[in-house]
Amino acid sequence: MRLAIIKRMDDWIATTEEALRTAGHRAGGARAALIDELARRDCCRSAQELHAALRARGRSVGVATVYRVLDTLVELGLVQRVEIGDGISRFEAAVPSAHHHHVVCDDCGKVEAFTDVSLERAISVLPAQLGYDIVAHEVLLRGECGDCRAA
Amino acid sequence: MRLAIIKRMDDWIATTEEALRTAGHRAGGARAALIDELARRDCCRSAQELHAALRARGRSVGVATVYRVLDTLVELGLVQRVEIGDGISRFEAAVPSAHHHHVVCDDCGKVEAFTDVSLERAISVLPAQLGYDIVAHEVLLRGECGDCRAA
DNA sequence: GTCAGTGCAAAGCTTTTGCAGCGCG
DNA sequence: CGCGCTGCAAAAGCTTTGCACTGAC
Repeated sequence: MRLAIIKRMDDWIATTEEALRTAGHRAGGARAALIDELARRDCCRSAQELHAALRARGRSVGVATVYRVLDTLVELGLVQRVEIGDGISRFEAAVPSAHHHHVVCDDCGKVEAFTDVSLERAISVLPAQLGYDIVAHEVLLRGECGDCRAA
Repeated sequence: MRLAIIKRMDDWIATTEEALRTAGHRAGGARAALIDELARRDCCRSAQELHAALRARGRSVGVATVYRVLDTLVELGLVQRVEIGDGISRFEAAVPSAHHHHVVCDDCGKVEAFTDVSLERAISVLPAQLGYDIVAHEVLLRGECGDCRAA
């Protein structure tokens, strides 16, 4: 399974760089480093966290560049922006086969991912009903996790 | 129908003030004004918008108070915080009978509300599966609205 | 009379913008 | 060799905090 994930993220990196090229963007070291960083993360991270992670890895990138690159990737649908309600935007690679949603614990702040087929099915019929051309959707649950409830 | 809405919001105001009293909070003019303002709005508004609306109505309230009151109401589950992806928190009265979700147009920024029974049903089974005690949930769709698509 | 509620101003954070210089194509 | 990508620093919001004062109970 670990191999499958690695393969999946390599594909995402390739797809992403291809899409950027097609959209008329030039290659750049800072952007490549950020894309690589995004591919290493399993779940959403804030711009500041990504910036710090790159710095820790010895590949310092300007904060402005982190925001600019994330903006571009979100616009192209290659990265998903996630807001869990604390006023900070988080970002994660938009890998169709790894599509998921998030549940936040109000007590400890933990964020976990989950998937549900019925939920996706219910969402899939909404665009037609609303008359919108939906390109992304996000479901957020908040409550108390099992650990906090036990404590 | 208009009457039903007014009745519903009056109920929400009463429920809210009662809940605050029970939670040990004292009454206050600024808070009452903000609660009234929230009851007048049909959909989510930012703290700044609420602050400006109160000012426009001649009932000036400090910005800090707006944020503090909203925080309290969200914690008590009387107000729902909504994040549509622009980094600004929006707030709306949490009226169970008016429960809904939001769809945002990436082009014109328009925000619309919608409800869907199948969606709610799919969400209702998630808490048991996740082991969380879910107290709130939020669904956000983004895409292009009919008007923008036609243009 | 006590202490929560409130307003103002200052501070804190995340995010954006301006600008000069490097480097891809 | 032009123009986009980057970094740094400054600016721009949104939101929070500190503090003194008012007003509810």
